[in-house]
Amino acid sequence: MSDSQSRKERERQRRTEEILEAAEKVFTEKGFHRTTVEDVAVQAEYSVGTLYNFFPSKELLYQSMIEHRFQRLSDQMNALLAEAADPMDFLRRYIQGKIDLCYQHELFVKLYTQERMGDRFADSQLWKDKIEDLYVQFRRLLADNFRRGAAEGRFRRDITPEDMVSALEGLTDGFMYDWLADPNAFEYADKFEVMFELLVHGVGKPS
Amino acid sequence: MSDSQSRKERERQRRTEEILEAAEKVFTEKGFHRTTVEDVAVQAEYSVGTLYNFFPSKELLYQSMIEHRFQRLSDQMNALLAEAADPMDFLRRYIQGKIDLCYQHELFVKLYTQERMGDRFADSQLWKDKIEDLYVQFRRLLADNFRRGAAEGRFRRDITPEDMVSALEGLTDGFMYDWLADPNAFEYADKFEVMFELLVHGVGKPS
Amino acid sequence: MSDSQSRKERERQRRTEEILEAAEKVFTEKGFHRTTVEDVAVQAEYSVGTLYNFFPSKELLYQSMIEHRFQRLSDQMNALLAEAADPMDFLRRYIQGKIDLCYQHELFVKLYTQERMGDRFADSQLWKDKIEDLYVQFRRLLADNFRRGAAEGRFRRDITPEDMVSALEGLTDGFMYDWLADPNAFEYADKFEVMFELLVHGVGKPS
Amino acid sequence: MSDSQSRKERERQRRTEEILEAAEKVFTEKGFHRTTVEDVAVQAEYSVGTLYNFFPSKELLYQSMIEHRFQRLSDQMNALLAEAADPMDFLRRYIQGKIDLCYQHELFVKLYTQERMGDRFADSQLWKDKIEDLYVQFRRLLADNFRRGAAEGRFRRDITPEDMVSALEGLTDGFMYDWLADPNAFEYADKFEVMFELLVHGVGKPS
DNA sequence: CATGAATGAGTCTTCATTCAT
DNA sequence: CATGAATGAAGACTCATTCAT
Repeated sequence: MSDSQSRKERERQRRTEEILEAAEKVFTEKGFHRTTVEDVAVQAEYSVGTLYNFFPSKELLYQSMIEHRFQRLSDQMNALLAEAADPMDFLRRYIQGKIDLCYQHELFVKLYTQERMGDRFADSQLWKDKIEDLYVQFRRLLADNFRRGAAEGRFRRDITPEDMVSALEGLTDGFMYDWLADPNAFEYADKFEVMFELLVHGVGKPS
Repeated sequence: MSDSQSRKERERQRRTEEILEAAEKVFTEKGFHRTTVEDVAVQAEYSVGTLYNFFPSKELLYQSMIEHRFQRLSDQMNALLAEAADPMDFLRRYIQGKIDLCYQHELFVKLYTQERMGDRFADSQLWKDKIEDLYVQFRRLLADNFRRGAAEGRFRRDITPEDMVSALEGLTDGFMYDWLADPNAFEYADKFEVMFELLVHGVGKPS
Repeated sequence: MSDSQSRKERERQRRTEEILEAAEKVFTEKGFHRTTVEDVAVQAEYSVGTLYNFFPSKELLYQSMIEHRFQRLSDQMNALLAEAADPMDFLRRYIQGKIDLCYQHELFVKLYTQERMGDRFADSQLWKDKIEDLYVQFRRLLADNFRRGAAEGRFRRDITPEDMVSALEGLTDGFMYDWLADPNAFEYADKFEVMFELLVHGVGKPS
Repeated sequence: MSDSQSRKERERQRRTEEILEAAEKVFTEKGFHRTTVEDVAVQAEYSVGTLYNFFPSKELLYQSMIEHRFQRLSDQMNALLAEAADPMDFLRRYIQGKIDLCYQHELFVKLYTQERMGDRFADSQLWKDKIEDLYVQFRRLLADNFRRGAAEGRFRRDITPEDMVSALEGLTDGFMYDWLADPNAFEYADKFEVMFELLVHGVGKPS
């Protein structure tokens, strides 16, 4: 009985994820509004009705998809960072991790960026908060690393760790956007050293 | 006759701009899809039909609006930078200019950021190119400044000017996004020194 | 200016009524749920979109249609009763008026009866109240007639005028329903004398 | 074997009635269209599929439910009337029975009234006939009573028994509708004497 | 027979665009 | 050119019915 129950649950879980995968594919390719529920259904190889058995609305499907992928990427990154030897290594791992993630989930990253800016669902502050929380939590991790590094004398003390996080995120995002805007212009992966260098030492000529 | 013609032209130009202003207001507030053509018409105090006498479609109206504002901001920034005394002053002016611009056109900046990421009009590569061109042209200006500064011994020579532009843009955008995401969290204007410092010297402890 | 305004208004009024007529035709024939908005549109020879320019939803169109017809029938009946010479004449006019009305608006009468019973729009108590008010107001008129008649010694005094109204309405409705259920079984119009007799003297053998 | 067969049959009968009870509850509360098959299933504590093992469609389930309850009420009333001592007593019993029935099955009575008016299932004339037959058969019983009463000198002879039935039904229905429309306005049960009086002697002042 | 997930046809509603005045 | 009513294609969502387990 418990076995059969658990099998059903697992089955449902599997289908939920199939739908989320399909949703990610079409939503990231065409955006929320240009994607119809039927597009998702076709991609998922389920009927429209079935989608509605899993998600009560197009909007919630979309949000769930973003949450789902975000959570996974977050977990992946956390696992990577957990093994960092020291603050500098942490930084290298993060930058490299972001590069990898960007290659693997290019379209999702674009979508997420838009979503973070937009007020697509102005009435759904709850959801924005949820997503924002995940991100804030993540930045806290980065800030802690800068704080530790500063204590160890590796980073400056006249700049707050939070500002350093903004710099780190901004800088890596800047290169990322350039790459996303035209992936053929250059290889994002080749920018690893440049990003690290600029973040740590800046553009100024060392005196 | 030529006078009357010109007066007509000027009149038409005036109306075009009125409509573009109205479009900017509603599009930036509600986004492209949640804004109806009638919303724009009401805001512009013209009828729907009249809007179509000036712009052949909602999409082109939207695009024109973005171009229009982008061009103005670009002009404004160019004027500001033209008076720069030297590469470092140029950098300061740019960062401060971006801050000011962000305060004056918060919503537009958000919209533009989304638009740059999104492929809202995947079929309209022409438009994307046009906008991208304006931006590329702008980045060339920034790159030239870094090149000049490097020649003058103010900036590093082991990093390409183009990469420095990415760093500059990314770093300032990073703080900007943080502020746009929650304008009450801090004052963007207060970050001037931090951004400048981080860009020039990085997060690393000077040895 | 005032003329043109008024012409537009009249034009709009005319169209509104056209749509209401069309709505009455299809709604009374097929019922609310089996009628699609397109059915109404086709009948009205307007497009679906145009219907929505006049009425914000199928539900409100339906309700407006009922109100509209009800109001007209009410006016008609009031005009008829206004000329009554005395309470007995009033009674005769009312019964005859109801017969006529039933012949002219058979389907509407059926629909109204259903609607009075049903809670089709449970959330729209407002509307039910509005319709009920019109009817209550009408019953008051009937009650007043019985009161007057009782004072003049034509009607019993041991029964309240309100109960007499219930009897009048019930009795005429009873025959009406029988006729509506199967209009071929007999002629409703032929029942005038019987209804009047039964109402005034009852089924009991006069002693 | 015949026993086991019969047990199975009885079991099936029991379930059928359980489902009909559940159907009555939800259909009378929400109406045919606003009730989903799942609503009935939940109420009946069976699955949707099982419902379809007993009734081939929602429509037939609905019709069966009405027939089922109608038959029971009919039986109940017949039992009551069978014991009538004379035509006048019969009349009293009938009116009182209708009052009681109305209190016990208020919602069903409302539904039945609507159904009798509406052509919900215009294509299912068969069903309408079936229901109508039950009712017609019932009216015949009432007519017979009036006929007998007239022969005994209790009722008028210048009015057909059938018309008296219409009067009886209409009059009692009239008060019933008023009560159903707003059960708090008065007590239907209190109207027994008034209804009887009006039916027998009418509203006119006895001369 | 019992189950309930899957199906997809059917509806209401929106809104960009047109065009007669 | 200005107007705004008319249009109808398109899309989100529902729910009666089926069928594999």
